[in-house]
Amino acid sequence: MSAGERRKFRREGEERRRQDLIDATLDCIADHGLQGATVRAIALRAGVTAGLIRHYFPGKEDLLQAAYANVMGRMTELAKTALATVDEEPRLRLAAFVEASLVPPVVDARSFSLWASFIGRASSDAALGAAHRAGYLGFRDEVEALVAEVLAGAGRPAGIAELRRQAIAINAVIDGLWLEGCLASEMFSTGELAEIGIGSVEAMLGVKLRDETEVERA
Amino acid sequence: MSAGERRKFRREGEERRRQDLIDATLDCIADHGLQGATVRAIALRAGVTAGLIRHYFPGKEDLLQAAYANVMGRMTELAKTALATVDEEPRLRLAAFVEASLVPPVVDARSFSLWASFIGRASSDAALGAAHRAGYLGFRDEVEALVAEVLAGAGRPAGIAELRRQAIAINAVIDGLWLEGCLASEMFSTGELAEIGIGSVEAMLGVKLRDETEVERA
DNA sequence: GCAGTATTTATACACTTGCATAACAACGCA
DNA sequence: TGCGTTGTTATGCAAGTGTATAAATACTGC
Repeated sequence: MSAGERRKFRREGEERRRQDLIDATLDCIADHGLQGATVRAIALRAGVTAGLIRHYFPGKEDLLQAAYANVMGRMTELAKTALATVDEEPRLRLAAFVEASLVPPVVDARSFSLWASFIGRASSDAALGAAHRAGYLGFRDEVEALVAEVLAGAGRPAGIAELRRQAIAINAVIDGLWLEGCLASEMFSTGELAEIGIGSVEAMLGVKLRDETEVERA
Repeated sequence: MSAGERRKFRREGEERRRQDLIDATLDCIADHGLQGATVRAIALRAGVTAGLIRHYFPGKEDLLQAAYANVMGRMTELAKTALATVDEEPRLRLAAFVEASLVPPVVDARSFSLWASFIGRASSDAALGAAHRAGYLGFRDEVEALVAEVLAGAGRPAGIAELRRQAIAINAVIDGLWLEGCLASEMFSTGELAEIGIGSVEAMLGVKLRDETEVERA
């Protein structure tokens, strides 16, 4: 076998390559955690050689940060889309928001694996921590605004403190159900989590979010 | 400086050493994630040299598993103690359970860091995943039993499906609030999370858990 | 005190890691 | 077509990884 065979390759656009590398990084992390995200493993998955990574990113650290930003971006984007699609009553928009957060692809083992890997490091890494907090607060503010509209629409507007409290609680239910769904998806039937989520929010707010005809009582 | 100085050491009991190594491992993980848990870093923290680890554990993997079991053990132990201390009305016991889950030391950055580090790997590691699921189900069953008692005590016993649903939802609020508290403890005043948690559970169940005099309305 | 044991240290080894550098070749443009 | 640019590969290196092994020393029983 002639050893001097040099690998064939194609030149891809810069944006494309960067995204490919980021995707490969996320694949590695989802499969084997941050430990599995070595430059060589990433390069292998991206179909390039390790050295190329440093041509697009100053160092592995920067690639990881870019990957994290990518994940956060997709998640918030998903949530925003869910909010934007329904432009009707606040009640329905809140319900849609809750539901969107509790069905695939948001509830998904891979997403969770990525989230856990990064979040575990956000505790010790200041930059990651700040990025996460920003995303979280944005999320909660969204919920709070929605809750304000819903309560106002129901004829019982709430004060600042009450709003904050409700937003925190609702956010918590969503997060908790999301967690359970990601960790043990096969324990829940399709739509069950969303159903429970919406029901819980209704109970907490004391407001029906859906039409009465849609509500089932067990 | 004479180079032939050999380090002084003391012989500790086997159990003590194993626990020291496990504690050191958890410290490393809490501080810098699984990546920071190298045999040398662990040994340094435990005040021994790296080789000793392999005298007590067949390999690093086994040490990590032992460490994980240790964490899980402490957590469930904490929860059980919280339940055992209050032996009064179901309502009060549920309230105590919720509160115990939402104040230190359960709500704690270190605990969370450990949880996140291990859980991230539980997705890909079958053994870790099974261990986690067992712990989670035990937790949820506990909640479900408590809810059953509370509802029965309130004069409106619930069916299997309703109980399951409530347990899932309540568990979710607790988890979600726990998450928020661990990730951004400084955003919440003392006891605020517990307050919100208990209030949410009350709303979801439609049952007051505490005496009316303790309830504050915002 | 003294010998025996096994805990603990020290050292070494093979391997992986991220990173640096030079050679190469694919593509754009004349 | 041919040439320069630079995206890409290939190779190498120093530091760090888990593990294996031998030497040393603290403790136990006499």
